Amino acid sequence: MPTTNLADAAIRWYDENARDLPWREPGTSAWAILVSEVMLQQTPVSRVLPAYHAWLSRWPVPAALAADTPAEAIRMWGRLGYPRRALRLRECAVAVVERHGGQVPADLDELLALPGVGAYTARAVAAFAYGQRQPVVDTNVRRFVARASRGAADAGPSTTAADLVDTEALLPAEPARAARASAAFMELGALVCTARSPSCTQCPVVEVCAWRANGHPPAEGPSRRPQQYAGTDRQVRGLLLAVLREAHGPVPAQRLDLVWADDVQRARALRSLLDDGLVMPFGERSYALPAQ
DNA sequence: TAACCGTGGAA
DNA sequence: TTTCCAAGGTT
Repeated sequence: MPTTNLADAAIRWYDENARDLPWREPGTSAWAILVSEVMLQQTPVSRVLPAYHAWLSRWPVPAALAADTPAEAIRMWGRLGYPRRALRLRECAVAVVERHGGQVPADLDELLALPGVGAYTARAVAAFAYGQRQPVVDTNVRRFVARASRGAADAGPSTTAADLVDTEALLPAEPARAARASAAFMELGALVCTARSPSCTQCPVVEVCAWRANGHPPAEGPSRRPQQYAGTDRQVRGLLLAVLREAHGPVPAQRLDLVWADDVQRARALRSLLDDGLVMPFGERSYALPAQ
């Protein structure tokens, strides 16, 4: 049966080739795995590594983070990007303390109900921290499944329900082995079945790969256009927050005015940071990271 | 559903 | 230099 071969081959490859990442060490807590998963949302492993160690050194359990301020979470987040994740991760810690006695829940629906935890992260924690049989579908797995199983060049627009069904069909029956298969699919997507130049000659499933069987057809349809950054509100938000992150206390509005010349856009960006709860007004004309 | 939300490194 | 993209989530 091809699907069984695919998972088995992936696991055998993973046993020999998996990167030695700290959140994969035996005995890693569910909290540490959750922290790693949130940090890894759209941020490369190499940049997550130091932040992961610093974060868990300071907040080794959810209750520790829940007791600290949002400002400190934002500061510790540093330049990982998408700083709303820092805010949500702290809110998540608060929820874990309030709803689950300080223990990261193992139940999928309880995980999904946590702030900043979506379809991918919830199943990643269920599988990697608790050994459950869950389809863990990230961008690597979507690409790997699209190629190896469906024979397409890429995964196309996200279709969460179908992605879950397609991936689940590839998982071995035994839960712990299914979790290992999920890790193997992710690692294959990250190291071998890459977006730009897949290394098919090094791929352990090349003989059962539908994309290869089809003769490596190119991607169909319009490629999603890359996200803009330069000149967008996101860039201005980043500049504003960087000033506040590096400041020790409240920052006068005059200092924020220096980061971007366009008054309208700068005001709009600041407004959105305030709306997000990443920044708070302080006094008459100053701003600070949220103290609570 | 599609747009929005940071940042940095590699090709 | 520009472009692409990296373990997504939320609205």
